[in-house]
Amino acid sequence: MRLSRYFLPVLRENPSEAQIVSHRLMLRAGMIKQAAAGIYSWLPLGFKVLRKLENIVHEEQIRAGHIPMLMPTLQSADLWRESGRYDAYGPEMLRIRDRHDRDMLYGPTNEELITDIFRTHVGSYKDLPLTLYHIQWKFRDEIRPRFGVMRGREFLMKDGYNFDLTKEDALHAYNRHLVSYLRTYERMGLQAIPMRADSGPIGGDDTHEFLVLAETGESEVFYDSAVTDIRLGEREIDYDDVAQCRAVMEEFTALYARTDETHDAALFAKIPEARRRSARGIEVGQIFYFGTKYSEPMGATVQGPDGAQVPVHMGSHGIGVSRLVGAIIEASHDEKGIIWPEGVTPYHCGIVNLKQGEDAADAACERLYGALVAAGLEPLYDDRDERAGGKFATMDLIGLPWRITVGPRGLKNGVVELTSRRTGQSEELPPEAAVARLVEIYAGQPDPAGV
RNA sequence: CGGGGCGUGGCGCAGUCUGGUAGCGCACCUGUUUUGGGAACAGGGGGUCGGAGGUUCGAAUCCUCUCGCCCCGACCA
Repeated sequence: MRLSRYFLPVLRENPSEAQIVSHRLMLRAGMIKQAAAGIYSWLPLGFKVLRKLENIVHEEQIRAGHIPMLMPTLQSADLWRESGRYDAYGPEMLRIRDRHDRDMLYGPTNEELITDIFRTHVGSYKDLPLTLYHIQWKFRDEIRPRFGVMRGREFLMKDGYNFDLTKEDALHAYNRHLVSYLRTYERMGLQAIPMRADSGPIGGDDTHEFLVLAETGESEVFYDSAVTDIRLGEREIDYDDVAQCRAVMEEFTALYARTDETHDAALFAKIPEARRRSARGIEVGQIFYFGTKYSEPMGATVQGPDGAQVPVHMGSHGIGVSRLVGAIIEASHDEKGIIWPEGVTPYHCGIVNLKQGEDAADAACERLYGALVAAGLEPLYDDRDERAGGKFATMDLIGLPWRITVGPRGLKNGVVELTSRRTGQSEELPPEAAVARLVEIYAGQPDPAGV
């Protein structure tokens, strides 16, 4: 993309409404514009990151054997009356009436809808196990939205639902989700720690929240510092391997890590003092096993091998996709702006032409641009007739992890400059070598393909 | 919802107390000179002051109502 043809309305000054860094930077980098309290338009740069996260989630869910679909944002109140949650959910649920005076709602979650789909079409144990998920906009009418997309009213969320014949099968689904979530967050350059959590309005027995440590997090968390040393890394996962998934789950949840809701001071005190940590965290996902809580009242049963109708065991799992954009920025920025992890960056690198309009510099940039595109990378070329300082400041603000600087001085020696946004380290090298380096860097960060 | 605050050009703000018909910085447009970390000078475009009603010869400024947004709290992915 050439910046002169793009739409990137960056702000030089901080909008007064933004209090926390991710909100400020998203506004300044031209990623979002507020449409109403807690509701945002996603401008091109923000949309690109959002789509990338969405696609990573899709890839990892499909890898785990889960099946993508799409349910509507608006739902009928009838299903919610059936599950008993129409009254239980409270004013957070946005209720709407249509022209025929029917009670509707903008879905805050989808257990009812999915259960209805399931009971209509699934009747046999032979159809199990089944895990369906979708990525869709949700609405929760927060009393007080704040922190930009981190705590908006409208938010994009992946939510999935597993249906299993037995509790053991459902617990494997739980573990499978835990592992797939770990992979998902690691690909996004985040460390999200699974913590024993409270089940809240969803209800259920087993539940873990995934928290990204950040000073601006809304939850207080307590953990054994050793948990932050555990990584999934490159290990091979077989999602059908019950023992392996359980082993990974146990590895990641054995050490003490809890939010304030479930914090147990006595247990916490047993951790060696040097490893006891309390901090703040941003919740970016949660998984539940809730047994037959919905299947029973809503009649989601299958016929077992013995001919008996049995309610299915279910779980649900969510990832706050739009919130993750903010969470990543909270975890990765400096005073100049955002620093995107390679796995989620909207463009792989920036090209800064220091002498726009000069034939040699223009031609070198065009060649470089072409070579990067040919190599399968997406560069953002700042071809505006701006001064160097302005171009650098924009690049720093929007946070592309790599920048290639092209100027007459370097070109005289046949080199360009490759700079890491994270470290600030620069290296002078021939253009072809810079392209080769970037190809190498991104070889370990394949672009997500989407559904 | 309780408490506090704010709505003046795209962004940040002054002007409101003490009514006289809108101003500054950034951004934007034109020109000249500049050009390796947010240039300088000159010229220029854009707002009727969140909305409605009222008081007044006259309202961004005063009064009433209303809408929106932000902060603290309870609530929450």
